[in-house]
Amino acid sequence: MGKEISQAVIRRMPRYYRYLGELLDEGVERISSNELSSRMQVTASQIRQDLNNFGGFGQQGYGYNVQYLYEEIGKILGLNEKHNIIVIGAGNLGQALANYVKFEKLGFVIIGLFDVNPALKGTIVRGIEVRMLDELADFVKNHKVDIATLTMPKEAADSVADLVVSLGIHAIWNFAHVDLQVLDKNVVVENVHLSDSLMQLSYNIVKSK
Amino acid sequence: MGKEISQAVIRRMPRYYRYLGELLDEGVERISSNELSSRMQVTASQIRQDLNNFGGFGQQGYGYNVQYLYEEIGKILGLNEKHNIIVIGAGNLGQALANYVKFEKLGFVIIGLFDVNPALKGTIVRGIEVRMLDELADFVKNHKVDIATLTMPKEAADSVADLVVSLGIHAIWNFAHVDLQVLDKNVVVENVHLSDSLMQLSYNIVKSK
DNA sequence: AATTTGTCGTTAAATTTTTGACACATTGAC
DNA sequence: GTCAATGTGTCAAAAATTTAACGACAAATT
Repeated sequence: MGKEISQAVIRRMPRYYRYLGELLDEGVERISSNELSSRMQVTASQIRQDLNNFGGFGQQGYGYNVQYLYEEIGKILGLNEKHNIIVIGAGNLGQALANYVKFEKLGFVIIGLFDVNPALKGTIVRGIEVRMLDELADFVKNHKVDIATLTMPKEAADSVADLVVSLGIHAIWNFAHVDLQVLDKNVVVENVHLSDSLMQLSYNIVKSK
Repeated sequence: MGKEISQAVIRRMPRYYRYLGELLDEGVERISSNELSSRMQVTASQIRQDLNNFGGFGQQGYGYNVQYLYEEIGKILGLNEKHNIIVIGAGNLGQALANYVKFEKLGFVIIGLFDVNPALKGTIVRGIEVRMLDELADFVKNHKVDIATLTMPKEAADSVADLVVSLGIHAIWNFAHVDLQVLDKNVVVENVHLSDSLMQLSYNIVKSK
């Protein structure tokens, strides 16, 4: 295994991908680290250094080929493969995520929606039927599930996390406001803590006054 | 003005706040950096250093008083004041946010919901009526609005951002998948890029294989 | 063909962030 | 009241991250 790439770098990669995509849409064929630097408001040095963690995608005197770099970053981020997602917690947030079309363009396809509330059973959200959580084991046997999204209240999150891990799902996109206690080191967890984000905003509001 | 506190520290504060809140619920009266350290999986040194950026909240030989520290961090994060929020873009995500009760416990109250789609006009979400975007100027005159949440497609985000800034709103919680071009340096922007989060997860999935 | 310009990949320096160490204030046991 | 144990605040060291510098080479120009 090569040297570990820091999370600081990883956090920046989706942003590069986004900007490269925009350049592609604009029909730009090539771009230098300097030009990209001024668009993105980061140093050119950082761009070159970040990209070089993964390989030499550019060429001296030319710059980077937009199309090629876009595809390569896509591969780095795993976007060349399709990812099947289930959402557990079919409340407002869960349904909103299920309705979010943009994810599919990136290869993330929501294939299942689960809840414990019987009142939701059978509800259809963008063609996806809400199933009861106790049907999950069966579902996982018959479908390839790559990512489990957790949008239930925090009290239930840990036990649901245990459940999905026990069913062999190795990636969790966690919206519940807790740090999941997942022991299995092969399981990757990505947190989206909206409250934390709001609090950061609030801090910056106070500070700016 | 005192020395600037790094964003790395700020990002950790909401997490401290959350853990302190849990301790409070558990009835724990005091806690040492060491004990908190093992709960939170960060070094005790970092906890002490982080907190000391804002003042000496602890006491040698005693530790930190949970209640007091909780309140102090709350103040740092601006949670002692109520923040009125409007959501622009009353689609699935906007409605999900409006329905999210937890924010109110932190002092964030959603008081308005706006869209450009006439079909949504008058829809009631948790007691909040969806208004048309052209009513926003009037609304802002009659209500104190602290934060504008942007959940519309990225194409529209920049012009809406310009609008809210022109109406005197100084904080934006941005869910649109763009980096907003806000020139006014007094305006604070906090981004929630769900796609970026998914891509980070995807990267870690590929890496872990 | 020779020269100049542009720009990457990479090494080095600067800066920031995190961790470790310890003096000393407070606590709690006896 | 004495004294070992606890545990902060702070300073210093170590590690990580970011920025700058530069050699090398491609492309453009003369």
